Amino acid sequence: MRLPSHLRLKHASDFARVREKGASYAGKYLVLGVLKDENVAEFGYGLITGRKLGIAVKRNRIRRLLREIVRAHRAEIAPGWHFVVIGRWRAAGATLQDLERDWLKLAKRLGILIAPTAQPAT
RNA sequence: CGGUCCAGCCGGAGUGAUCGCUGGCCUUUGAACCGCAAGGGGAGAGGGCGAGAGGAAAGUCCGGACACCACAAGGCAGCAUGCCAUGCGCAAGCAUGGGGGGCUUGGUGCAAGCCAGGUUCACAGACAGUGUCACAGAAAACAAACCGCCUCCGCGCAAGCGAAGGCAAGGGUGAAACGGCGGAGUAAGAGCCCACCGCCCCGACCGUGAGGAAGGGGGCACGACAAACCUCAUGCGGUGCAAGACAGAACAGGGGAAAUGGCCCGCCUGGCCGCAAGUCCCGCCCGCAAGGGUGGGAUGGAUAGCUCCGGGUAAUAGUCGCGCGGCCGUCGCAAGACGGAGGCGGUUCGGUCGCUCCGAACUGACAGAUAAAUGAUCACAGCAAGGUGCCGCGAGGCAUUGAGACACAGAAUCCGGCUUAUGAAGGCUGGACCACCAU
RNA sequence: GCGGGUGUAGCUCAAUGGUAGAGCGGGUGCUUCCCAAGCAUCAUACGAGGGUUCGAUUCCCUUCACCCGCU
Repeated sequence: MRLPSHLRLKHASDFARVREKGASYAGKYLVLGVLKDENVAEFGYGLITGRKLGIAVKRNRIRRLLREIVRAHRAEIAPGWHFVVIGRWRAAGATLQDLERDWLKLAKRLGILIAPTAQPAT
């Protein structure tokens, strides 16, 4: 499963629109903000890793892990959504599994997955 | 001889497979759009090949390249640097060696001190000037005398008190007290005198130089701080890739200010040497007073500013504010550096420097993102805290096991330095220690 | 990326190189039948490390943290 760069949100206006008009929910490590937008064919994602997460190396690592999570679940994400993933300060010491579990919980709760509440997992 | 540990410096983090990310080249396909058509066009997608973070990429503490702005020249102000030699460098700075000072260890000496080793130093100048040196203490920078010491006189039986004079040895304070130890000398003392040492001045001679120094003179007067102001020498125009260039989009191609004037030139080298503040002096008024008001004079007049005036600039323009809109794309941006030869320009006519052209060879290098590319998973290996066993007199070592953990840290115009961070293995230097042997 | 600034008590701020203060807050005691107010008293700090100096919050260097501005 690939993850081309044209799916990324790149303009401050996109982030501002999700922030002001969309819904959001906070987990332990992440905050997920979403906005329905029927004009996009697939979806658009943005990542925010602020200074609270630490030095540049740590911020880069968190961003790469988050991108890997989005890539792994690309097929499950319903089309027509803009969403922004924001790392909270606790994410600085988290593993990929921690972040993935947190992200799935938030994504189900906000309903951007294809089969939101069908399978109760294991 | 055998073996450990510590510190500093260098070093710069294993291999493979699968999936994924960002550029480059090749290739296949090919949307919008133009065209009657042929065709043009190339967004996007697939495949292949190859490349893809550092020694500090970090902090932004210095310097340079480069870009724009300003600019006659010089001075002032401001900032930076500061022992010497050599080498490298455009510079900042770095390396090696040397000189001098501080601290410390050892030797020597009664001591003061001297010598040697180690270590460290932002190490120009305190005989240009100004300033500071709290507390304590008699006295803190030029001399002086608190407790004291001594002589003589007076009073007193005496202890002692008072007056005159001499002295600076001892005590005490302090970070620092105007040479040190010993002797001679004296009423007591004193470089007053003497030996040794220190200090100051001159200094043959030695050294490229910083500087060293035989010897002579002085009886000693000369404190510290310049990372206080400052003085001397040398250097420096300002802003920074968010520099800057191009192409677009959007909004309101909007409004305000301007000749007794607007804006710019850090200040001066133009003028009246024009004002204000501040300081000092004098008069008057108010007030119990502290003080306040006012007039005149002197200083000050720059380190804030104002004014006259000088220079520059100006109407579909320019300048300075306000408001509004945008904040996207391309370039800058990564293939450039050095050396040699020829030509031209300039020159202090030697070299160097600038520009252009031609030719040849060698070396090194070859990330270029922009909400910002290096990641994920699996397997194997390595180091190692800990556990167990064994070996060794001992410091300790070896074997095995080993869940988890795997240094500091991420390019953002580029380069050079500085500083800071840093658990791999490995290497270099220095120090300490253990065991044995010999003395 | 570039440029600038600030760190003093729990909070807000002072302080010529010479013992670190003020206000609010906190603790204890007194006062009151109790509380408030008041009075007395106590504790608490120069971001960190070096250097210069007899002596550093102050001067110099390095470092850490925080804040602001610039398309």
